[in-house]
Amino acid sequence: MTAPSNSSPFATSLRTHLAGSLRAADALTHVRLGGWVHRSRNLGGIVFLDLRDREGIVQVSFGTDWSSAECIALAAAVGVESVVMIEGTVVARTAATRNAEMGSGDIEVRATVIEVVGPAETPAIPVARGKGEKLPSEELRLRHRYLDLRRAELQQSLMLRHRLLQVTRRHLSERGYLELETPILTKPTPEGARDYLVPSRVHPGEFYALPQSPQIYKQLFMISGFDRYFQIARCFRDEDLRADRQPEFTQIDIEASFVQRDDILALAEGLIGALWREAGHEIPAHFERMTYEAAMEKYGCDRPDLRYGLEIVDFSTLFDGADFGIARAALAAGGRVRGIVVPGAASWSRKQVDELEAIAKGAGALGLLRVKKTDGKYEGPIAKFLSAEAQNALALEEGALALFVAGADRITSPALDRVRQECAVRLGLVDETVRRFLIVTDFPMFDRDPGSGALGAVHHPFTAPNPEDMAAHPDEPHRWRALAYDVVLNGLELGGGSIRTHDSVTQSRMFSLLGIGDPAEQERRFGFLLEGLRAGAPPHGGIAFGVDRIAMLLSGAASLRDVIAFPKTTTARALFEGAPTQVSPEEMSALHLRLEGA
RNA sequence: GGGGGCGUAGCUCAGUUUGGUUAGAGCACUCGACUGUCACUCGAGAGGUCGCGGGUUCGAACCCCGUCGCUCCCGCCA
Repeated sequence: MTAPSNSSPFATSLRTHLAGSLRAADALTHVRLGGWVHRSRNLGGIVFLDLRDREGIVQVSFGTDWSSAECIALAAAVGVESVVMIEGTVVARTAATRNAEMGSGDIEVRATVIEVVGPAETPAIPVARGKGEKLPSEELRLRHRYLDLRRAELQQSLMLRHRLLQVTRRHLSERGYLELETPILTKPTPEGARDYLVPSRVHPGEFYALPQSPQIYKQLFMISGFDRYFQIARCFRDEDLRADRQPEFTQIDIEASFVQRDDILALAEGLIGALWREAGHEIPAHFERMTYEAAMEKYGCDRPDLRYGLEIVDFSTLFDGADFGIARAALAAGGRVRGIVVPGAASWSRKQVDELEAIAKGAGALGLLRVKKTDGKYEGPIAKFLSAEAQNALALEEGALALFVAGADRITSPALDRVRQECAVRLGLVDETVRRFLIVTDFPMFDRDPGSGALGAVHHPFTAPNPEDMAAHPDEPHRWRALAYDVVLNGLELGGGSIRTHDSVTQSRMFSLLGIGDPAEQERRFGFLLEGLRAGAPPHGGIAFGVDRIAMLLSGAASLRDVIAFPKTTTARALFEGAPTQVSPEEMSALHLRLEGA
């Protein structure tokens, strides 16, 4: 028996190794271990405890040949999830008792000492699960988060998240980016999402806001000359939640000076490459690029999933002279008839295609027109409206189904996007092993509120418009493109950014176009940025990536909640801590707050 | 703000369609047996405001109304 070795970096004054890290090479080593009792098997004369820590599980055995009766009795009595410290010797297992499914399955620890240092009550939710056994409900997992977090899956996900953040820090630091912090108590911004507000005690009736992003601060860093900034930034938005949306989330926030779009995009490709590599995936050094306009035209969506085709085609000319009211009305109103051709879908039942129509209608379409080719003939409700010439132009393959939506692009695009995605799922075209990265560029600067006609910023008000567009159409800002870009993977937005406006005159004009024309109002809301821009601002731009979503993708987690240690529910509650919560009248009073109706 | 799903033992679920004796199963738990298991096995046992409130009924886990919680989606998320 050798003396306790201190070779493990996890050795402390209480233990020598992490239990889950022991391997055949450690045989004959005398070890002291601490961990949680994952499972126990009491065979009478011999007792096995599976001892778990963050590195995994090791089997600890208690037998009459090497353990005292007292020790065996203690081991037999300890409950699962209790914390024990054991001392013993690593022993190679015989061929017959080896467990190939465990990392430490070639060895076990023959224990001579056991101490129950943290006895556990019967856990409210099980940590060890049998094969095929379902997880407890989300509610219980969140309420007993400290137990849920003991599961290997969550520990692995959070450890991967740690590695991703370390890679980010190293990658960006090596390129001269400075990790600089920005305030959490900031100024409310009326644009964008609802702010989380924090009442001020010392200034009655005034409020801080939690940042929706450090946008303006990072621009001020550029104005100050730091040149390159990044931050693993927590952001807050008080909007209703989704499976992939939490009220507080983490961004890799980046800004750089004296750059143009492609400088930022090259950095983005490099960083994404480093992150995916850390998770064990080599990806292309450069990503495919597509303009917003092309993405909307071919996919009806600004973050298309390129893993499959089924691209959208403009079929308006097929219906040009056709005596077909729906198409005629759409074309007369300046719309188009667009559609997708789905190979092999002619065999889909009426009901199946009706389900697609329901999806299209749910996205705003009036209906979904259909024609298919079977036995060399065009069939379907609109076949009779297609002339022989039009049929030739459509040129369906045998067994194909064509689906059309008529109307303005703002109707047909989202409808066909949804239909396209559903068809891909049905045809099994969504290959989870394929990664298609894409950079979408040239977003429009503004969109119009359909009701009021007011302009809104597609990205944010600090994005620079394309100078060529401003010069070519000075009085038609709705035609301006923005120097904005998104990074997309398989139909999911990983991040986005833009080159910013760096002169105060243009910035002031942008505010005016967005309905903040009064100079005093501009100064009140954004004075600290405008002042900064007037003080000498370099050309600058940046990008931000969603850490939670990236960690979710790379860990294979099903929900954002599985890569966040202490997430909120879909009603923005923290079930474990119990936040939000009422506060005492005294605290309310100190903050100069009174509840409505109280 | 709107719509869908779920809520029965510590956990996962069956039972609700068509109201009817004492609400079941597996795992976990307690006790007992067992010296090579690894989801140990075997025997016995304990464990239930059927989310909550109200209503209909001779009778409600089951039907109706309301409400709470979790979840998914639409709106929303520059």
